[in-house]
Amino acid sequence: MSTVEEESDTVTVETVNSVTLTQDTEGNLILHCPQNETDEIDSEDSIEPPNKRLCLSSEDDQSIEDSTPCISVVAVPLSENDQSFEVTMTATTEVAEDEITEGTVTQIQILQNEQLDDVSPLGNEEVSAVSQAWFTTKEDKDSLTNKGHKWKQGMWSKEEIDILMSNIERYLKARGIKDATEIIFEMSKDERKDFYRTIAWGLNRPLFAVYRRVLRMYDDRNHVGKYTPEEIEKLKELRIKHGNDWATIGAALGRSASSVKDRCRLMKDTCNTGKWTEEEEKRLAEVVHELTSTEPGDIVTQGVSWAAVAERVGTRSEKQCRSKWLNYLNWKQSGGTEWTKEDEINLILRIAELDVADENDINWDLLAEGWSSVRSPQWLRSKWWTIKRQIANHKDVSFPVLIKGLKQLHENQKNNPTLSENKSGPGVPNTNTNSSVQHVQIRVARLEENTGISPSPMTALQIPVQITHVSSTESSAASVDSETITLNSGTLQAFEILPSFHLQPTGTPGTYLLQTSSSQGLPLTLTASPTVTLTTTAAPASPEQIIVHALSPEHLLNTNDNVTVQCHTPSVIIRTVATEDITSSISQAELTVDTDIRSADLADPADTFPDEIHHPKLTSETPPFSDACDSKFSDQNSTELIDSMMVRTEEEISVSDLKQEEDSPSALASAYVTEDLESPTIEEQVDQSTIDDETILIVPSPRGFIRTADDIDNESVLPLTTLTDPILHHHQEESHIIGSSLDSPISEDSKDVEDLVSCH
DNA sequence: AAGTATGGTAAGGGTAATTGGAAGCT
DNA sequence: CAGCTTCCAATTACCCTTACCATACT
Repeated sequence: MSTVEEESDTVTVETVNSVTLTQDTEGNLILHCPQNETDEIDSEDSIEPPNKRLCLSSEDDQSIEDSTPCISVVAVPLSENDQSFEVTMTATTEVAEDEITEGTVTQIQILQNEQLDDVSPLGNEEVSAVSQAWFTTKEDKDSLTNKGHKWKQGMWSKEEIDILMSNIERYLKARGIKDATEIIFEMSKDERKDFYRTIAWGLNRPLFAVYRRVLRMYDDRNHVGKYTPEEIEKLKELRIKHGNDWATIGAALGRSASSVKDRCRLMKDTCNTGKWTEEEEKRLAEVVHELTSTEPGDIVTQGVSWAAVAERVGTRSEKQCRSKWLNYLNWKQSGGTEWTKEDEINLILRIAELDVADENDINWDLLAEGWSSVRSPQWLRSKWWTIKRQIANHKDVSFPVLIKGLKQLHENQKNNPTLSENKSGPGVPNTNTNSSVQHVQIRVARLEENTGISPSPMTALQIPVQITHVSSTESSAASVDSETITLNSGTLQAFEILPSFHLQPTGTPGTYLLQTSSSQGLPLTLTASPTVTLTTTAAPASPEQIIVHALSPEHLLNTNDNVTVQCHTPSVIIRTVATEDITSSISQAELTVDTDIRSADLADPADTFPDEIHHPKLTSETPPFSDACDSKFSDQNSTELIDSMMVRTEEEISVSDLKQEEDSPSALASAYVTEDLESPTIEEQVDQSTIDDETILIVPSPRGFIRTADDIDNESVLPLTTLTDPILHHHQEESHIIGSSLDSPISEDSKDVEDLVSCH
């Protein structure tokens, strides 16, 4: 941004719609966006709430920092040396006292160059400085982190992969390329210029991390699976012949370089297998203590060079040494006690107390500290995994919901220990009142004030939306037309939400896909006026899909019940409440639309509300659909197809549940947790909301909902197209399962599901 | 020629899920 | 004792970071 003079204290660059760009002494661009048009811009005003300041780092033109979660900015460098840039900003400020006005949403477009790239991000998606350079060193990371940049590392979350896949898809579409592998493996560096930078949009990971992830995803020599004895033999030969030239060895074996490298690590000729002898254990302990300068009895869980240890132990590989030490020997040596059922409950409670929104935020070291029956932080974490699997759909529910589910589960176990003896197949939808596509209409109510108690900058727009059923759903033979739900703005004063939705069950009980016509763009577009546009800031799993969680589907069958839709994106939160009685109606029935975008630190809705757990026996589960089926499940499809899919998915549920019971004997029953947002009073919500910066307020809508008699417009609903992790494509060619599509392709569960729901 | 950006590799710490042996139960 | 279930140590395919190197570009 060298267009701005660096010396000046504050320079107004441009003002659009009462938003001012200024630059401070450090060269950072500060963006001020007052709440409404009447506000005077005063960059010197220190009272200016921080949420209205947007810092565009001037370190380089690509470094844009969004200092507040409620403002999203994209700065698109149009060419290497071009100082011009486009800023598209969507700012959601506090909801006005009485109503949502145009002033609450502001879009800025500073367009200094006409050459807009086709594949510019979603209009207002965050571009993290982190994702736009090839940082590799710890210093890079520390430096950026210190400047307030988010730097994500560790395992990629589903959300991140979704964003990545969506970015890739957009890139491909924009360039008319069919297959990403063309770019990745065939194009020259020059030809694929900016590919990685482009697809890194919205991710807080350095380019090199994105690059590696993409290579792995699309490398069909990766994820080949278990090595056969023949392969092992050949690998040994190749190793002798080529040494550490993993690329050559990999090519000869048809495996990725890292795969053969990893496999070689596991097969030392001198390695024993099976049970450790006392002598080996003794040697391991000695070596570990020696190399870490610790005493026998000390707890050592980090800072061990396992390669060096293995070298000294002689008869075991580094992995074996590490596993033995962390999972047994250290604990044994330091006088650990046995893990009990109480410990298990304790663990759940302690994790719950941490009050973290994401599992990745758990500090296992801290949690394990001073806990004598915990063998190591790593061990505790794996223990947590086994506990987690007591919840059958643990992968599909938010972390806070999962915790509450587990707490409930264990409470129920205490109170009703006979529950586990119900072997009738908890997932079998016996009553199956919900075994069909839900027929709903979503209506948008006029937007009411919020309470005015907007406690944090995260307060975003809230638009009451009502979904009411247009028909009861006794069987799967329901007419296709009614599967499409229509949103109509009616007399809504300000906002219109997607002209059409298509609601479909997914592979996850209680979870639906909200499909929108792609012509509507990304999942949600709210338009208040030509000058005020609010769009979502990040991509969901696919541009045409929003995941919908529904609770207790039997409620949905009651036409009279109000159902709410909640959409949230980094810049939009829509939560609705029922018309008449805000304190009671939501708990009766509710539908949650959750685009599941975390990039802007939105509060998980589950944080804000009490959750419920439904034991399978008591809950009629919504039969899931495979996404593969969905893709065929156009509006014109016969009901026969639906029927057959139903049967299959019911099987899936029961199989999955029975399997779960077998696998988790400690669980009294495998449970499905449903994301259930009860309806606290406004006061309660505010209380809860004020805990964090992340705030979602409920907007009551006492005036009721707008009626629409619109017929469903099938033409506007496109077939589902799903972005699937290519890893999966390699192994689950026939099945793309929403909700679990990113799980390990070799998992048994996935295979089961694949078998059962495959539409081929 | 030096500095920088980008692409690439090896090493190794780690995770998540499966496997299989032993103990327990009927 | 057979035939299972259950438990959990061991194993392993895969993931990710870090450090470092190569090359093209500025």
